Amino acid sequence: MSSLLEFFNKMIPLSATEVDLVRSSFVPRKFRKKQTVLQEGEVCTYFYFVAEGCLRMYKIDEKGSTHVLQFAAENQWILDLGSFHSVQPSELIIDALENTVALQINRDDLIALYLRAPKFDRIFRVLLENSYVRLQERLLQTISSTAEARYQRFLNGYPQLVNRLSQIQIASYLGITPEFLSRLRNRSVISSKSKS
Amino acid sequence: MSSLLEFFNKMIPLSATEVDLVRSSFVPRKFRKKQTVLQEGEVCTYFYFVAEGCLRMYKIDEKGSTHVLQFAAENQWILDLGSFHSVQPSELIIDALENTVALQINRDDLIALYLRAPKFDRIFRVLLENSYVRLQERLLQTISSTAEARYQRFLNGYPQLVNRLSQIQIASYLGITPEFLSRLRNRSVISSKSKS
DNA sequence: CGAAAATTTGACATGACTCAACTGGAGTGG
DNA sequence: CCACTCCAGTTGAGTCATGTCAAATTTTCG
Repeated sequence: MSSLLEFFNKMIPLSATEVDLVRSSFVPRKFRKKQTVLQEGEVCTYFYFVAEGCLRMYKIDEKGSTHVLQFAAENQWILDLGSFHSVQPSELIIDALENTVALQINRDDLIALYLRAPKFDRIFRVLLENSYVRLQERLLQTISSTAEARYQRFLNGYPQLVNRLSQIQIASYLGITPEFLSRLRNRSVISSKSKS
Repeated sequence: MSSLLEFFNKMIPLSATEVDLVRSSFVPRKFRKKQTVLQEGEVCTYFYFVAEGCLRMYKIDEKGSTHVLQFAAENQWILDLGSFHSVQPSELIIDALENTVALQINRDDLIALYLRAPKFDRIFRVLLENSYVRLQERLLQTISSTAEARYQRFLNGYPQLVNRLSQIQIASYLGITPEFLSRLRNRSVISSKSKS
């Protein structure tokens, strides 16, 4: 719970009452590696803050390929926002890549939180602004750069995550096949060898 | 100004005071077709609501190709959110595809608006939530579908816009070349002819 | 009308995918 | 501790989707 309070406090300092509200609204929950957090077709009922471990959110298309929209490691948020707000079945899946501890809040409690402490309207607005900016950058990258550039950027942007993810995960985040990612890696190894 | 008030009222009804605040905070501004709204390297100082016409936001890459992140026609918002909030130079360009009337608010006035009427924290949070969901859907499409599927989806999703945009604009929104879009269109015409 | 821009078309190049085979751990059960 | 399986990763050959460049054609608009 402390990492969540720290997260909020870094954005906008909370009063004692607000700290208590957070403590009573969020519930810790454990997921084992490979466990499903949100199933396809289910409404996304919770907003999750990852305290430990790593979750991913992805879609499986008609052909059976998976496409990762987001990884969430420590101190990151994850949910299907569309499903959560519209209370409609999700097309996405969330599951655990590692044993994970998340803090969850459901929709009603979040709405109650907004009513009791409007500061959270602002906190979640700012949170969303930051996520929006990152998502927009990723989209721009995706439509404007080659797979190799996107991979390099991923390495630089998330160096800690890289060691924790298999190449299959990274490939499906970048929107390429694992085979092709393998070739990309080979290329860069060769080119950096030839430089030295 | 009325379309903006209508937009807010549809989300959350405003009090008379709040209506006055909106009237005094937003300033109408006209842009001629092709006029630049935000130049590369400039800080994005304003949040724009398009009342009439159409704006686009895009990036020009090293090779000189343009990549459209967003079109904004009537009743849509547009700005470089990252630049606006961090008060850093933008890498993006906003310009007018048609003669346009926008209502703009600058950062200080927006912050003042949030302070005077916290309802706007919520309004902009909800606005952002909707934009986030659409952006995420677009990213998913982009990493998971073929150019043809993305084009068909664009046609269905924005039927009114399609007639107002050149294929060059649509292609750079979809992340493909105009030449390839032309071939895609040809293909579908032929296949729909053969069906009839 | 005439110039500039948008669109189309052709020939060719390349990035990325597919499928199948192979390699090398990392568990797992005996 | 071994034998076995299973999955991630690699590699090769062939294919498909999309890009590039240049030229021809059509449309737009001053």
